[in-house]
Amino acid sequence: MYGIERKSAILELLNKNARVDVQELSQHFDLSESTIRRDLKELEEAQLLKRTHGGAVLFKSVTFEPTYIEKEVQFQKEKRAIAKEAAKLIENGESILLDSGTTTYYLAQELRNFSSLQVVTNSILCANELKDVTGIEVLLCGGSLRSETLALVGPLAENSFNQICVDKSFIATNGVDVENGLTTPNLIEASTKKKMIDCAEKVILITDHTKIGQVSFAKFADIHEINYLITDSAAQQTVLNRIEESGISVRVV
Amino acid sequence: MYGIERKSAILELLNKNARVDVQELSQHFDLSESTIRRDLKELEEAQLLKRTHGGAVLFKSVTFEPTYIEKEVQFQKEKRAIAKEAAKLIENGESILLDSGTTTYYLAQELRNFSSLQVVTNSILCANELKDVTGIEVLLCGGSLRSETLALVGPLAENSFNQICVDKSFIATNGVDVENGLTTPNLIEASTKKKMIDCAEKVILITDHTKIGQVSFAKFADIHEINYLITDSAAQQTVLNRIEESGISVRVV
DNA sequence: ACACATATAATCAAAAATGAGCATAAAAAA
DNA sequence: TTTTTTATGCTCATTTTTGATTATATGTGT
Repeated sequence: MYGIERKSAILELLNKNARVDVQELSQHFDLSESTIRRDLKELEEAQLLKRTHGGAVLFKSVTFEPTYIEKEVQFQKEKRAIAKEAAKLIENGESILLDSGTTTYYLAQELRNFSSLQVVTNSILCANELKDVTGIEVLLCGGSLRSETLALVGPLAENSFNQICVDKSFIATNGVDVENGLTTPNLIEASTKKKMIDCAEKVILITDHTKIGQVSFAKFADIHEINYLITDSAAQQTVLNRIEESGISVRVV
Repeated sequence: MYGIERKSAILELLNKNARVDVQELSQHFDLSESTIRRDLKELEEAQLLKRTHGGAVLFKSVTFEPTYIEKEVQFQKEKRAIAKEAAKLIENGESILLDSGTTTYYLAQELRNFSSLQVVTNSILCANELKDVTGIEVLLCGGSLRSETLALVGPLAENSFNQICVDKSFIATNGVDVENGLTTPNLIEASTKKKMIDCAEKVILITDHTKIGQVSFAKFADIHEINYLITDSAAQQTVLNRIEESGISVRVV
C-alpha cells in the first residue's frame, strides 16, 4: 500500500467515524505511530482534517455550532439593509407586527425614527428596543418564553393575535420556497407565525438570501399568503423569479 | 474523546439546557473538575459561553440593565427577606403567578433554586431572571409595555389571565388597608391586578411596611380576597392586627 | 457580621503524545 | 553496481493533557 492510498483510507475512516486515533491507525496499517503522525500532519496542512492530541477529527466539526450571538453577526450588513428597506413600507400612525428574529430586531431599531406607531411583537428583544421611544406604543403578546430566542410562543401567543388586527406583519422564516411555502424547524413556532399572518392586512416577509429556496420542517403559510418579500442580492435569481410570478412583490437590496 | 470534541459537546449541552454545571459535566465526561473548568475558561475566552459560579450559561449579547431596580434600593434588605419568606410558600411542581415590582423581582431570584415550576408573570424583569433556569417554564402574559416598570398591563394582559389558573398569586401593592382594601395609583394596573387575583387558588400579598395602612387611588381587591400577607417588622402592629382579624394569615419577617 | 460550605485559580506532578533528529531499508536514478 | 532519494522506524527531549493539592474567593445561612 502506497502512502497516498493510506492517506485516503485515513480520510475514509475519518468520514465514517468522525474521528481517528493514532494508535488505532498504527495498528490498523501495521505501521509506526511516527508514520501515522506524518500522514495526519500532511492531511491537516491540506485542510482535510483537524489534528488533536491522540488523533484527528473532521475539519468541519471544529467549527462549533453557531450560537445565537454568532448567528446574529452572520450577514449582519445584508440584514440591516433588508431592515432599512422594510422600514420604507411603514408610515406613521400604522399598527405593525414584528416577528422575532435577527432581521426583525434590526427593523425594530429602524422604527426608533418614527413618531407614531403601534408595535405588536412576540420578541422581548424588539419590545425592549422600543420600550422608551416616545410615540411608539409597544404591545407584547403573551406566551411561553423560549430562552434561546427570547421569543414568546404557544397558545397564549396565538390567542393574543386572535384579539388584534394590524396593518402590516413583518415575518421572518427559516425557509421560503414556491412549492413548499414558508417553513420553520419548530411546530409551535409555526403555529404562532400562522396567527401573525392571519391578523394582518399586509404580510411582509423579510429574510436574507440563505433562506430563499430552502425548506424546513413545519409549514406555516403558502407562498401566496404573503404580499412582499424583501431579501438581499445574493439570493438565487431563479427562485426569486418564480416567487415574483406567484404575484408577490419582491424587493432586493 | 478528544478535548475539542468535549468542548463541542459542552456547547451542545449548553444550547440544549441553557446552562451547564461543572460537577455534572465532570461526572458526565468522567473527568476532573479542573479539566472542565479549563474547558469552560477557554470557551468563555472564545465568547461562546458565560461562566458562572458552578458552571456556565449561554452567552447573551443583550442583557436587560436592571438599572431601574438598583435605584429602588430602598428597604432592599427587608424586601429580600420578604421574598425569601414568600418562597417558602412555594413547592416544586406548582404553577405560580408573579406580579411586577421590586419585591416580586427578588422573589423571582429566589425561584432559581426550584427544579420544577410554572411561572406566569407580567414582569419582563422577572421573566428575564428565570428564562434560563432548567425546570422552570416561564409564561409571560401579553399586554401593553410600561417602560418605567417593564410591566405588561391592559386588556391583552387581563385576557391572558382569563385563560389560566394558578396555584398561587404573589401580588404587590401600593396600599393595603382594612377598610379600603388593596389600592394602586393606576386604574389600568388595578384592573390587571384584579385578574391576577381572580385566577389564583391562593393569593399572597407581599409588600414592605411602608404600604401597610396606606390607601392609594384605584382599588383592585377587598382585604378578604387575599390569603396571606408577608411584610417586614417595621409595619404598624395595630394595622397588622386588624388585618389578621379579617382572617388573613400575616407573616412578619 | 460571622461561620460554614462550596467553587475556583494556581501550582505541581505524572502520564501520554509529539516532533526532531538520526539510522535503516527499500526504491529509483545514475 | 553505485548513488541518490524516499519512506519508515526508533530514541529522547519537549509539549500537552490531566489530576491532585492547597490557598483564596465566593456565596449561603444563621
